[in-house]
Amino acid sequence: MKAETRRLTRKSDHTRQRILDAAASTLANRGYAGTSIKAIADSIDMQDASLYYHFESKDALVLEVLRTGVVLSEEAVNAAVSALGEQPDPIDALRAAIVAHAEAVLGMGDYPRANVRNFGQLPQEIVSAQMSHQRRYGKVWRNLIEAAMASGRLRQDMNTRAMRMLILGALNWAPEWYKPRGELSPGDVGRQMAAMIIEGLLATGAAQPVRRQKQGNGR
Amino acid sequence: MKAETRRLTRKSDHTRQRILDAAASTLANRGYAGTSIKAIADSIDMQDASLYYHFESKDALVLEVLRTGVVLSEEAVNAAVSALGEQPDPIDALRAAIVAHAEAVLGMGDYPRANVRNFGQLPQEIVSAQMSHQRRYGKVWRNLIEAAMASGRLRQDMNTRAMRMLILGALNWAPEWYKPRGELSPGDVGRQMAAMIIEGLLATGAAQPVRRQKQGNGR
DNA sequence: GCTTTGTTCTAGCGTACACTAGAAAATGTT
DNA sequence: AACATTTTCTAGTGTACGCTAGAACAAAGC
Repeated sequence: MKAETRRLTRKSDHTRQRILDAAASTLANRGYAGTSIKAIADSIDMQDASLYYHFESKDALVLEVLRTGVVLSEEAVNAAVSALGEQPDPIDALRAAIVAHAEAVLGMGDYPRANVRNFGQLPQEIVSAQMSHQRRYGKVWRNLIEAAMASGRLRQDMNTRAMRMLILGALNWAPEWYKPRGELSPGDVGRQMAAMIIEGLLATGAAQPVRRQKQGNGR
Repeated sequence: MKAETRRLTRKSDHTRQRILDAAASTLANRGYAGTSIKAIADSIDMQDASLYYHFESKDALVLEVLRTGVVLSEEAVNAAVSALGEQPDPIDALRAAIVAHAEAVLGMGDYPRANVRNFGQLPQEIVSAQMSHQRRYGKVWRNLIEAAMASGRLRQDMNTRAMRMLILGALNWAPEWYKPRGELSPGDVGRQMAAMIIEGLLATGAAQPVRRQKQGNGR
């Protein structure tokens, strides 16, 4: 049966999910070009050809993984900010967003990581197909930072784009060095990052220690 | 003639350099697995087989590109810090290092960029062959940050590893969004980043505007 | 001019890739 | 039990990869 025709969800959605998980894992660890259909199929004890029953091409599969990655991050950030109530302090909102993004990228499994680690190395066609989601998530951050800037609480001598990129760069790099077995939970890393980014590295009287918290379970 | 035997440098070193440049470019733009010998050869109007006269394997070529990338960054940072004199203020040294690394990664061509963008997606054998250079450069930063920390000028409630990773993450992400034709030079970006990282994003009376300077020529 | 040495070429090997065709096996449904 | 549907398999296609062998061309010394 053609994948196009199949609309009523069936038991095979479970297999589909296993394929997506395996694809996210190899994408996050080996990169786009280093990810082969055969490797994905092998890791879930399947023949590579069988995979084409569930996805019409490698790129379609990859795209769904990447899309999921952005969506997960976006939802995590939105939820964290919403949890602060109707009119949150813009700096509190920014801080919450930073922690949420760090937790997504470090603790929510391979999807957000696959996204971050393949950024800039994808074939043009995939990039453009993915653009709209990427842009929407970018807008979330643009709004957060511009709100904080407009409130006068952020320094006015930097442009907001540089600020946004500083934040996302520092956080998106975290998967390169973060060790899940270490002493810091993803949330701990997020809170440390937020403190350093917002208040700076310099010692001041105002700086307060960041509490370490118990680690939640990752996806 | 075997590459091993050839020790007296010849005219072909020019070709060798062109190959390295081409390899750095495709590595920076397409990633390790997306970089083929044929694509490199094509971009300099050569047959792929001819390339093996100059390099014994793809991995040997890639390794030399990556090594060059680290060395260029390291030299730039060391030079910038040394230029401050014998006993520089540790915060000034940190600031100078940040600017130098930004300039390397954004303005010194494809080598440092190739390094940064393939980090974490390389086959294990290449990673371990590259490890020693990476470690040495890491040590430069560790020393800078620990000196600043020991001076008491940095906040004592964060660990130095998180600080180092914040800095390098923010800077290494810059190639993903920086547009060379834009209004900011690599040095401008570096100075903005340094100011935000060191002093933080919050508005304070102490924050001073960062002067924009004329852009030097890249590599 | 001839030989030696250095550099690039043509041709091809074996392997891995994304993907297809169609047979076989499960899995319902009646 | 018989049938229809869904899922996975075996077997293969064409193409691109890294790399090798050895001929062809180029440059330099004598």
